[in-house]
Amino acid sequence: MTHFGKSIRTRRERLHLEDKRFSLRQVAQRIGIEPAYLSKIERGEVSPPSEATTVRLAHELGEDPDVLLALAGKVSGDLQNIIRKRPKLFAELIRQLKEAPDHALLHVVREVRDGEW
Amino acid sequence: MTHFGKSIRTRRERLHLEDKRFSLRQVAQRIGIEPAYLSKIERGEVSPPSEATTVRLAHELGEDPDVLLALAGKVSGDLQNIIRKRPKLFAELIRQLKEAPDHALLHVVREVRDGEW
DNA sequence: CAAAGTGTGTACTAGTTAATACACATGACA
DNA sequence: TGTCATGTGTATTAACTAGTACACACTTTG
Repeated sequence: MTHFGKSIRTRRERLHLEDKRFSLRQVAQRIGIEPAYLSKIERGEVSPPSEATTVRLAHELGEDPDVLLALAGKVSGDLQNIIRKRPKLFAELIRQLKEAPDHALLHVVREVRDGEW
Repeated sequence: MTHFGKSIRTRRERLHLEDKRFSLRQVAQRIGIEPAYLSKIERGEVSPPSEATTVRLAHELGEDPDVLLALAGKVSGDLQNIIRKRPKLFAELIRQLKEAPDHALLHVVREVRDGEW
């Protein structure tokens, strides 16, 4: 679908230039999947892997898990759990923030972090 | 898992008292699934149905789709799409709001609705 | 009483997810 | 030169998702 595979291949190859431990095979072994599978993932021959595997891959490559999950077309399960506990409030909030510019989101984030309610 | 089935059975039976069009069979037909399947859903014999079916059921029973999806252990795809477009910002915001009390969430919702940033 | 409507038990299934296992050709390297 | 590591092609799979199809027994209802 998107360029999930391309993105991690690029990232891995960059790391590989400076550190031979970032060969496809070695990365695959460290995150616990078959090399052939990682190869297919990177070339987009198969759909992105499960959430758990994507997160391990993100850590391995020093990427933000939420960003990589987004590229994989997913939303992290723990965020979903938070939403599921108060679906009306979160649904309304998120839909309202759909069109808001980034700086507005940041503003809200900061307000919540600093604010006392 | 949760009481998804119980919840919709209760809801449907209440509606059925006043309107015979809310028999299991007729509801199943209107939302486009087999009666036997709805029966199993209501008794929790199978896991909750797909998002699309859950949403049709919510509309049929006059329930909030987001709430029913939450009971089904899911988060609506359109909310996920919004999050996926700006994963870092939304992930941080949602995790920060995890522990916030309801009135704080409402406060933010209102601020975003009324405010100009 | 017959016809229609009700809920449910049993059996089955096409499609998807998330992978594994093995073989192979190529390149590095000591 | 041999051996080791590398990336990839092909074949296969167990578990899960999201249902359908049909038969059955019971209850209204006309």
